[in-house]
Amino acid sequence: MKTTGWLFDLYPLGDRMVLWFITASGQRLRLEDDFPYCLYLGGPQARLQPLARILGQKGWLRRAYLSRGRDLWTGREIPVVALEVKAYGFLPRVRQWLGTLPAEVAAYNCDLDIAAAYLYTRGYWPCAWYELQAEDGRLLHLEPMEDAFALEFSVPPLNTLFLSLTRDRLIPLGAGNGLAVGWEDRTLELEAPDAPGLVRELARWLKSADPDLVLSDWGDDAIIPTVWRWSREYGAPLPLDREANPVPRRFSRGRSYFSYGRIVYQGSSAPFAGRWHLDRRNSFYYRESGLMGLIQIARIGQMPLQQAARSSPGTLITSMQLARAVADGILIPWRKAEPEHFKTAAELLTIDKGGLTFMPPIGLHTQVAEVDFASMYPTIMAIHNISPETVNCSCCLGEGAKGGKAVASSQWPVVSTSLTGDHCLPLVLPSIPVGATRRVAPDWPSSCNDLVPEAGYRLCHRREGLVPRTLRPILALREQLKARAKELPPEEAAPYKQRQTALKWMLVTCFGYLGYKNARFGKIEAHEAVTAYGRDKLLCAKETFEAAGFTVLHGLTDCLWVQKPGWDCRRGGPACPPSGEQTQGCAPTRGNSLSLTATQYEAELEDLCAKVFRITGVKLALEGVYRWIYFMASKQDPKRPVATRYFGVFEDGSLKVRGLMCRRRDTPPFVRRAQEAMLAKMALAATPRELAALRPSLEEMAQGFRQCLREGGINPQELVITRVLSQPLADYKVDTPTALAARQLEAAGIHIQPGEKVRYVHREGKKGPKECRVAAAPFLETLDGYDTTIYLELIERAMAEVMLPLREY
DNA sequence: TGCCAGTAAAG
DNA sequence: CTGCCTACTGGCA
Repeated sequence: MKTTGWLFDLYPLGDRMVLWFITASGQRLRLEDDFPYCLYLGGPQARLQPLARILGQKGWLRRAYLSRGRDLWTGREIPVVALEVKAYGFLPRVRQWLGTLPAEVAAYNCDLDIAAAYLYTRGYWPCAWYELQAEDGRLLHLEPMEDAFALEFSVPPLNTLFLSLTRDRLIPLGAGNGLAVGWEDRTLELEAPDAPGLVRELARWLKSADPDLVLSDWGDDAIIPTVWRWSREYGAPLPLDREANPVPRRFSRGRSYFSYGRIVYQGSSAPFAGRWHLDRRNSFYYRESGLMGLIQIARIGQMPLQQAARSSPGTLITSMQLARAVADGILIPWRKAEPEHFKTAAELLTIDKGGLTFMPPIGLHTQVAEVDFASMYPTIMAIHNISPETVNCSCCLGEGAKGGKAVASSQWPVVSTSLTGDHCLPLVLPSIPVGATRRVAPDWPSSCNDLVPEAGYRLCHRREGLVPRTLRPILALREQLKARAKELPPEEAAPYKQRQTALKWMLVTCFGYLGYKNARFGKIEAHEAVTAYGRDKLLCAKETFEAAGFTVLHGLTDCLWVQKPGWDCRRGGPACPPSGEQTQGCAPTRGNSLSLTATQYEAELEDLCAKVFRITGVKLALEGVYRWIYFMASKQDPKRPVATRYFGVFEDGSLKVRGLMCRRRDTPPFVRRAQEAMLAKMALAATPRELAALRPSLEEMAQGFRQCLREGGINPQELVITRVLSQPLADYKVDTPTALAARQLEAAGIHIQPGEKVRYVHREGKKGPKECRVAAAPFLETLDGYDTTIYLELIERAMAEVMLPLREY
């Protein structure tokens, strides 16, 4: 049988993979494909043969044979023994045994996810169209009809069943909470007298609808584990899977883990076999980028979609790197091999600095433009060939600087950290086959490309690293998606935006992962190299703008706020407000710059952006010109500016707000909306004078909000504060509202894990008994009132923040 | 007033 | 796939 099909779902079963296709004619097709899991052993030849024999005798192997693979760190081909495991069920035992091997024997490719390993080695990816050939339910041949990184792709229509709870997810199903299903624009609560009845009702829906996609809210953590337990307890069959054979279903507990210095909670997962279950509330990527974003990352990450949905960006980018490695014949180390090189305290001070910041002048400013580097860190990794194995690589050792010190040699001069001159053109490495030895062309301006600024690390010029090879196609596709979204009308642009957003998160995380001690493809020196180049490039941008007569007001990692006094903003009013604090940014205009029009201003900015791009190799884009922008002072020391709190209005009337209360997730909705309403009003002002003129009406608005709070009668939901439990409840030393609320839930039998959200309303003053201070959601129905004082304080603070620019005129 | 614990933002 | 750095608040000595 020959047909075309869309690879929908796949999972391991016994010793083979099961693949589900949706064919062009709409058929749901289940096929099996024989796939032995293969891992490798490297080390002294004499050791390997006997080891393979021992494994063979244990009956865990299908076969073992000599092979070759490439070492990640050296790029050299090495001999290995390939071991094909008889059935997937033996893998845990094999891994355990491998862990007992002496250090001279290295195990490779032994901890990959089975479905992912299948996709990597076969060169397939999910959610794509294939020409396929099959017989008796066995896959004979599969030929992709499109590219994984294609700009356009099509998705067959998916039968979708919605599943949700009728009340708060913390209320257990069956104990006051109901189950609702949605199908074809209708939603109804399932009526059943008892648990087995509910299971039968749900089973009936699954059977009759036979959905491809079950889209749920809290399905992973709350709904599916419960209904599945009932199904087993009462012997009521529940066809969650399309797979007819028994599929192991274990509901792992959710995990709490750290990411970017903050704790996050990933709930347990409940995937189905042969159809998709997506829990919207338990999927980072669904939340951030919707179904199209998910499909995008499943494709390029070569990971089954249900897994991709529940993965962190870190897992996804790692999967892409693994796929790249397998495609390039690189052996995947089991545990991270390279320790961080020793650094002196002085070196740490100069190197490990992160992003560069220029502090803004406090107060209101006009004629300010913001320029941002696009995907700065990933682009740096791509164009400078930064990868764990390319920083201070052994293959180029002796050709330049040594071991992290900028040692000058006749061949590789140390360059100044300033990039303003034209001595350093950006260089995009040609795609070098990994491992291929390639001599550097003599005309490469290699000095700055191979020596990391400040740190002086060497970068490989023989091999293109795994990370750049992985990033390059993502960067290219994201660029295309962004461009496509821009040229389309909004309603058609949405899928491209979603896909673009999904890629953004992979790119961002890729940088973070370079710095993680335990990341498989991490190396702290590579991380430092990226930030060092980043500082260099931001500095270059600053100097370029200053050389053109601009003042740089503010800078943050990859953004710059610049100003050229004198542009007449054609709305009257002085070019800049007369305020003592700001004379630095608003020096008296000299010469003829008053004749500058807005268009000329933008054109000049674009010109300079293009120039910075030519020098640095990273695209600098004009984010916009502000009608006005306000940089906030520290609350602790009003004379000191803070880098991350500002707000302003662009020429097109749109707002940009950072760091204010309305941006915080622990601000109650009522306060957030109040502040947003004030800001929306302020966005109408084109000049500081107009802004000042808004004062009476803004005061009136603020008064209205206060009044509203005093009168009471606000929906408690509007006053809910959402916070993340930062540690196990028992570890709390202070009775913060968060801890008090979590304890109330604990008392009601609801256990909150670190990283999970806690929601509460302030109920009684801070001095009252601790048990009464807050009321935890979802138990707000009985709430008799709220602490007016606390909420008035919050609203006061929110109002004060946005009223600051009015005091300037 | 200074210090600590707890929490969150922007990049 | 596992602990940036800085700002801010609230409570306590």
